[in-house]
Amino acid sequence: MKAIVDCNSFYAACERLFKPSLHGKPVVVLSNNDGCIVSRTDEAKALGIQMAGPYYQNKEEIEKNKVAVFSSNYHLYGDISWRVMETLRSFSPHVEVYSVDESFLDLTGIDETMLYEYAVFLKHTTELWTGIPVSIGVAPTKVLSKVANRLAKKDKLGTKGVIVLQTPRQQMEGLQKTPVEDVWGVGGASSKKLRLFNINTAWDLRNMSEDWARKNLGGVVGVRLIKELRGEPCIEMKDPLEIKKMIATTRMFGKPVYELRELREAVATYITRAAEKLRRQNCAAKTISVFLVTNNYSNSYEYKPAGFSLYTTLPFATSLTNLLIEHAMPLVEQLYRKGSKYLKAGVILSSIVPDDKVQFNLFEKPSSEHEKKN
DNA sequence: TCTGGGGTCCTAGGACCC
DNA sequence: TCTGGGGTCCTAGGACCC
Repeated sequence: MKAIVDCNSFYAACERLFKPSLHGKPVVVLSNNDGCIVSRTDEAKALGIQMAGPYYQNKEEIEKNKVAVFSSNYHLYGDISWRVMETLRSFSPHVEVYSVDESFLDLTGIDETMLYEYAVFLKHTTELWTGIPVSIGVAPTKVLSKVANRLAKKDKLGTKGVIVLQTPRQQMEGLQKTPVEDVWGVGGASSKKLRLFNINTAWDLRNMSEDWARKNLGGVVGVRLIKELRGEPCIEMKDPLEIKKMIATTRMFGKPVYELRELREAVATYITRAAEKLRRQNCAAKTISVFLVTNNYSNSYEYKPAGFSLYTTLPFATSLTNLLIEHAMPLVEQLYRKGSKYLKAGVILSSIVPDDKVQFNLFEKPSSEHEKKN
């Protein structure tokens, strides 16, 4: 059996940790440059404040209801996330950190008649040790545990924040209560298609054949999804030692940028951050891509961003900031068009290998560059 | 009218996730 | 005036090989 432990309104909960007076009050956290809302407490949700909604569209509602507003502080969230994950590791030798606020736990070996009690104990301990409220879903597969977790979150009072989908009957009832678009792995494109087939709930989807899924739901991905919904594990726990295959640092600018000099500075800063992340996992990268996003419309409702990117392959993988910047700068210069209005830039390091596997190339070849326009 | 038959590796792009 | 910032996996198709 597997559990997923998910922190409730994580960023907002982190902010609330240090402001006990905000308990029971609506809180939202804003993205970089305070552009949009990335976390809301239940009280803020109840006011109709939308997730990922632009801040300015919700501003009136926020001010009227005296919602506490925070700019995001990713260092703080990373720190608290680490504490939560360490707590979970004291419960299971196999914890897969799935995102900053979620982890899967392998519950193999736990008494199967005591799973609910175990999960409740896990929840209470985590909340006691870290101050962050969590919801827990337990089931034989990852997809089913996500279904359970969602139901636990939706009805925190009724479920006490824990749901176990163990018996066929529990699984059927859970799936029947879950709209198909809320299944982990079903996104916008698939849910539209599924609705056309009159597949409306997770239960409907579970009852489709594997052949049907292979044809209509992205091949092996669809087959895996259906099997997982039936309780047959196909998405295994990941090795916690796995390294990242791609490291990105990207930002919206606070205000539009027009000058090459500013773009160069921004990209150099992003490379510096990305190289730090790279060295933290003791790796080096061989490919650097740089992208710029423009919006050349002068009035605001013509928001039609266009992305331009270039990449270069280094003669050998490196994690040296200077070297990476040196290779990235020509890309910025080639992408730059005088007079364009830039909204965002980013860098992506890929072809990542562990430091000890770096292949040195004695005869340095000229790097190749390719341009792509979206 | 026809134009081999496999393989492997790489990349771009789509779909999805939080 | 104005809309995060990260990631993963899979597939199709092209290049190249024998």
